Amino acid sequence: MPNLRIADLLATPPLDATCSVNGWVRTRRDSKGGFSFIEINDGSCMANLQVIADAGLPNYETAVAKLHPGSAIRATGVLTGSEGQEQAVEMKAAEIHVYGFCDILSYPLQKQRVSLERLREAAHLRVRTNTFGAVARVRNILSFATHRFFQERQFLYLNTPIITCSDCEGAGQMFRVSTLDPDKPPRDKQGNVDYSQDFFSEAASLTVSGQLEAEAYACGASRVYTFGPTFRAENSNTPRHLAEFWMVEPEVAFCDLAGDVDLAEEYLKYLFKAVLDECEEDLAFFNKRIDKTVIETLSHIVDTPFHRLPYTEAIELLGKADADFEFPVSWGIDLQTEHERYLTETAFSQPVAVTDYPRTLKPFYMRCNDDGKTVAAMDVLLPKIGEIIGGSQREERLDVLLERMHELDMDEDEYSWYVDLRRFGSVPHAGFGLGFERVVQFATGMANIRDVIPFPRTPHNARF
RNA sequence: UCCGGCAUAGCUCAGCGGUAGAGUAGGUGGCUGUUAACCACUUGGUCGUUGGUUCGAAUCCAACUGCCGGAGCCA
Repeated sequence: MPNLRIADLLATPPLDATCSVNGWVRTRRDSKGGFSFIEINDGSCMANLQVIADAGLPNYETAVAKLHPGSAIRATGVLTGSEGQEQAVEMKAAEIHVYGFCDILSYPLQKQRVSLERLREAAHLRVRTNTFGAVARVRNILSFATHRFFQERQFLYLNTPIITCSDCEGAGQMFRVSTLDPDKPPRDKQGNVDYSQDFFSEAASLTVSGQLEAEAYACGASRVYTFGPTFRAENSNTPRHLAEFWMVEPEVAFCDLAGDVDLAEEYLKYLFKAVLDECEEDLAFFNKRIDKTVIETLSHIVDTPFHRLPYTEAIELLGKADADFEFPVSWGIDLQTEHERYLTETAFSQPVAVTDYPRTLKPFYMRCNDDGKTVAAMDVLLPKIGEIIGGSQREERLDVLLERMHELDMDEDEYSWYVDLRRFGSVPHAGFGLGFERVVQFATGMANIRDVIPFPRTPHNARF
């Protein structure tokens, strides 16, 4: 007798066949007509399976009547058409096996609505709710679509190190990795902590980006991408930031900035199309309960070309804008949230790729443009959540790169291996980084990034 | 980190100086191919923590902790 996933069972119901279904009870409604309705969910899809448990079952009084939301059971029986209006098929149970009861008084998930904030405190159980089950499935589809997109284009999947001694200049505060005694670390003659005695013989941290290593592999394997965890010790307390998040970073040799923007656009559209095509039921739920515009927004993005806009033109446009900005606009400023939202929501209502930022705003590795003032950078901005992709063409000219590093007073020795890439067969190359959770946020309409990663890490919170 | 708000029953919230409330969940009984089931009764709380003001504090004040919204930093 087959064990069936509820998703498969509902997709092609094997009517009048006997089968088993495992899952967790969502609700039980008793009928004194001599049976109970039990709805079970196994996480395979949004829908529950309604199981009819007759009072004649040998364990009806001892077990079935004590089932509450959260209990884990196996129901075995015959699938039939349902007499009720809310579901097409249901199971007439011949046997209900209880794997584990659930004490409803202490169970955090209630039958009535539980707030997203409360569910964050029960992150180990929240996947059992409609919302978080759907988020988990959409996230899974987006992960798989990411690999499919790059694999179909002959990109090499690259695993870059989590522990690193280089800091990808300017990407953010880093978490220190050390085995030294935190209470009394060894000191050098100046009184500073002596990391030469540490595990790696130098100060090590969790990575803030795999980009530099990805560049190394791109300069040999031609097209690579990373997809892994990234760590930022910034004290950022917003619905768009995590201390630990997942980043997708493609890096392409023989590619310029225009090719980089094209790749970003193609990739984002591929992701959103995958969700629209493969998560219909979950998306309908988000569209109804979370954000009534999410399907429309995703469809619009899939069908609309991204707007490409050089920074200098963006500044001119914002300067002429009929809007009351808190931060005044002038050439050289970094775009603020309000400016980004104006561009994506008011000026264009479509994704905008802003290119060629002032060099003073951007890190050392971005390629200097001929105007001497800007670099070949690009940020892809989406309505509502802002920057989702940041990328650039990399500086492949040895002399220009070194000059830039000196300008920023960087330690050349520390980056010698990175500079080597410009010594030994340097090529034009470009890449970008995409915040994976922000894509999940955008695709689901979830307002808080803490609700699109199973166990969020944020300032003051590394529970679970 | 800055600005603002919030913290009361398992959950969602009301009460805003004078003995702690509702809905819902749980329990008991009734009724029913039900589906946010329904009807009656009922269990359940040191009002986030610490200090202060007051005859008296859930209520006013301060600090702390956590959460939420906005901003900065960024993906």
